[in-house]
Amino acid sequence: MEESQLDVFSSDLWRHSPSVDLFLASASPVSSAGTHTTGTTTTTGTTTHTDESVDTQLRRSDDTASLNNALGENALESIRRQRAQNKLIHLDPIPDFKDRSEIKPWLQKIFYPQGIEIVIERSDSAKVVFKCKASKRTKQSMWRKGSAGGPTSVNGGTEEAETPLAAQAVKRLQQGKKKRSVSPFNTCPFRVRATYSLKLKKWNIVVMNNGHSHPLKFNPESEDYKKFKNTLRNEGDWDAVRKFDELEYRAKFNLPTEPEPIPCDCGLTQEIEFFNIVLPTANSTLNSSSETITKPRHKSEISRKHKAYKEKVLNQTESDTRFQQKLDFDPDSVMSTPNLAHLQHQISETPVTTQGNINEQNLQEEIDFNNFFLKPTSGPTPHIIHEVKEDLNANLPGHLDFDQNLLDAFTMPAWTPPCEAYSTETGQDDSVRATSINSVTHYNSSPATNLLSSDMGNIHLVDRQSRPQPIDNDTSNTQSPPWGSQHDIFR
Amino acid sequence: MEESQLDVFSSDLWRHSPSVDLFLASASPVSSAGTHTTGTTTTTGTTTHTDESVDTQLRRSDDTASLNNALGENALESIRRQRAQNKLIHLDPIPDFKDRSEIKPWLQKIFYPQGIEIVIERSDSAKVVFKCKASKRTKQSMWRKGSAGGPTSVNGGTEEAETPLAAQAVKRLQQGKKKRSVSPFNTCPFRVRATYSLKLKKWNIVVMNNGHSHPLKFNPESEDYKKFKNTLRNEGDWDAVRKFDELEYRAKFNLPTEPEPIPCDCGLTQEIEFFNIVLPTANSTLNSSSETITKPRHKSEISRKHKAYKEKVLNQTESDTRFQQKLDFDPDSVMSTPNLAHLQHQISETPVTTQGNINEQNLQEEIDFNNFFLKPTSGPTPHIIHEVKEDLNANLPGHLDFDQNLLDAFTMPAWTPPCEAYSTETGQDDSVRATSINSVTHYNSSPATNLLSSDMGNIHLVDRQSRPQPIDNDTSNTQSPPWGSQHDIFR
DNA sequence: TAATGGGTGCACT
DNA sequence: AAGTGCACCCATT
Ligand SMILES: [Zn+2]
Ligand SMILES: [Zn+2]
Repeated sequence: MEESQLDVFSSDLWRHSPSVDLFLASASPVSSAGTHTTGTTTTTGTTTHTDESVDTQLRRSDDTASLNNALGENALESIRRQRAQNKLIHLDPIPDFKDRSEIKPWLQKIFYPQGIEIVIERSDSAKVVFKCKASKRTKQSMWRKGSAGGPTSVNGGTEEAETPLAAQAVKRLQQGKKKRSVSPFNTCPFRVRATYSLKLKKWNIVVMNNGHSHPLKFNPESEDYKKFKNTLRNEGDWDAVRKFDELEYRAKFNLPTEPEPIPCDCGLTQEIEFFNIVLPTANSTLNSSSETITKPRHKSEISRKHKAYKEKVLNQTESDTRFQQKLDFDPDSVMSTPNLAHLQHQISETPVTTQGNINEQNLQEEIDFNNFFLKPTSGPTPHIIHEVKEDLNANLPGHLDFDQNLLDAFTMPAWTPPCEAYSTETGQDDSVRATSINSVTHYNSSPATNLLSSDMGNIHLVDRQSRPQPIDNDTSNTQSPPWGSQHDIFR
Repeated sequence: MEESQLDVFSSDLWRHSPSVDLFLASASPVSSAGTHTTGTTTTTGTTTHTDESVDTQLRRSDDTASLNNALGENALESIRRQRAQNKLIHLDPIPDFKDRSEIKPWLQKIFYPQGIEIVIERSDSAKVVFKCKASKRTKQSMWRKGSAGGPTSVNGGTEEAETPLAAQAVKRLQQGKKKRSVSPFNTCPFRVRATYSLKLKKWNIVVMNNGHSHPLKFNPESEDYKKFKNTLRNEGDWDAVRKFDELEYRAKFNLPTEPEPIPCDCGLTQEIEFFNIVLPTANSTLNSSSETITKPRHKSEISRKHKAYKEKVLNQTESDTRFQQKLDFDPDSVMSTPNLAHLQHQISETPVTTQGNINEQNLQEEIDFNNFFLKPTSGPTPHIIHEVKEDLNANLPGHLDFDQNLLDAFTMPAWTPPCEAYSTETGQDDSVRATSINSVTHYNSSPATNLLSSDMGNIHLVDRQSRPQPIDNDTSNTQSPPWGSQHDIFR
């Protein structure tokens, strides 16, 4: 409702605002925002926060909430430290989710401040896959020039989510040939994958393709965000509520809200499985796909089946009715730490870099490109690192107050202009510059070029290798050219 | 459960059975089937059927059920009379659906006997769009040669749903470029669109693209079918139950079950909106898309929003608990006609060929190709016909017994070999022969060729016309070639 | 609940 | 032929 309103509004003025990133936020007043001043939360150490503005409220930050916030901080740090988009970021100390419905809110705490609105792409009892919410492009965005400016979109974007040119090409390719329709603005490779390990009876969360094909933008007007915030309130997670209040405030006044971008991490990326293939060039068919992480090659054994989720939990983010319940359940206690000890234990008993499906991590590889560049294209000997929190964490103060740190994460960006050396190497169109932590991804650095080259190549290349048997289909000689090579990256 | 079992079973034996169409059915015994003999239902006119085998059962064919069956018969007749796949078939006298959940079961009664398993593609308070259920391809189907033979699929197919070659090409194209993933076996253009007219306070149903990219097969083992049949029982629609019992019986014993195919209806098809464009040839980029009906240009006004569906009706096809309720509600009466009069009135007050969103129909055009061929490519003067029941219907006996007619529709197929003249004209691969009522669709007659030509063309063509503004995208010179033309058929 | 990837029905937006 | 959020599936290893 106000969303569409906002769409129109912002899309009209978008072009005229130099600081477009925060325009939407400033155009729409936020309830509690403005009552806080930046950095008012003074809680540190073990002191419970006695923020004056919160006193009158019914406060109850669960121990769980506190811990979750702490874990969120760690997760955020892990993500920030990541260099290449196609590395896997294993979020290790994570809350002991009792139900899969608890995962999304936790992730939202992490990703909303980064300007990323996540939605569930797929879920079942053993897995939840998150992706960026599809942007709602406006009519204007459809007709925009290739670069600069931007329409209004829900998620990442207050700018076109993709270069319309490239987007259109994608769209066309898709439409020309049947498919479950997807808007061209919905091609972001970013994924967060939560999987439940039966063995460990524990959830694992991995961030994949930590790069975006669209600008990131924190949009407090989003319906999902409002739901999320309500959820926080219903859970009595006042730390988080306050933090997001401040975030809204900052967004409203155009203050920087995003985590500090890492200087220049662009460069050639390559998956370990494809090192035996010629490194992609701009016109290589491997180009667009080699940038994103794909399915691991080997897996362990399997079987299946859980039970109906339907009868289990009601959508947590929608039940405003639970507000009362929650409050009644644990009214005042601000800092009690009953479960905390238990959760703490669980966390500490999992080694820092190894845990859970570390195997998957190794298979997918995380490549340190600083090393990689030293030995350029020299065979399959990439330096493999584990991104999973090396120095951070360590500090797990008994309870809350991690929100301060978490907030700091996106509070003071020491912005460094992104290096474009490599992006121009593979692509000549930098109109879409990912404003994510890792600046430009090659996947998007040259969307149109990549699209065209790889798409046309796919017609032949992929067909060939995915169907090894000779194509003796009567007269339909849809030849797969002799230069076919392998890249079964997708799917 | 038994589905997967069946998959394996039938896919193994598929090739060895000459009468593959019915193999699945004969491999799986059906409960009540076999007790009926073909054509036992002797009810005609106003006589209520006193079929001996039904006497012991709890019989209650609602007046509603009876009427619905009658309407189903009419609908079937309309569909059978349709000649071209890309014509719109307006199903006119249809039940006065009180809820959109009533539509699917009614359509299932019509389409299951044709070997078509429908699923909802999209729905809201004002519209329900049905499509063919995606076939479940087996591993074998993935690696099959281009023609003949077939894996096991849920829906239409006990044969490959599409030429794997073409399917793979589609898949690849899609995968190369992100999209909501769709298996290559899920490309059937067949659609049934139900829309609710606020003005008339009535649902309208239109069959679009009445042709299939896969063989049609009635599969009584399908889970959906079982649900459907349970729904029939729950509603006390014993006429339908009996009819489908017989259908299962016929399928089981390899008796013909499909409606008589229409001799040879293949040929060039074209939408009225594109007559000012050169008719597509095999290598035309317009080719693949011009075959299917697309979104109507103008709609009659439809405002929207009923109310939340969620709280409204529970999935009708799943609620076995309603069995009791229903029976208690209207236990024995076989032929009472309380609502019938009302419904009858409603129907008769709507002219035969015009009704509801006839506008949409006219815009989309229904082309009589017999006429069309007489004046070959001569401009935009196609003969427009209204397929909607011309002679049939007329008879709306106060109640039931239409099941006999409905059954007859698929009982005695006078099969005529499909003409391939035109299909070979545009495509050299006839490995995919739609066994639908209308034989081959051009869309699928030469899948691979179409795919390649149109797709590669799309890269340029579509981009150009969908974004009229000059492409001044900085360095990304993803040129759209000068031969770009228009076909914004999709979207 | 093996682990882990993907397809798809279908209502919400 | 709305696009898509989400869960119920199934597939492969
Ligand atoms: Zn993204
Ligand atoms: Zn079909």
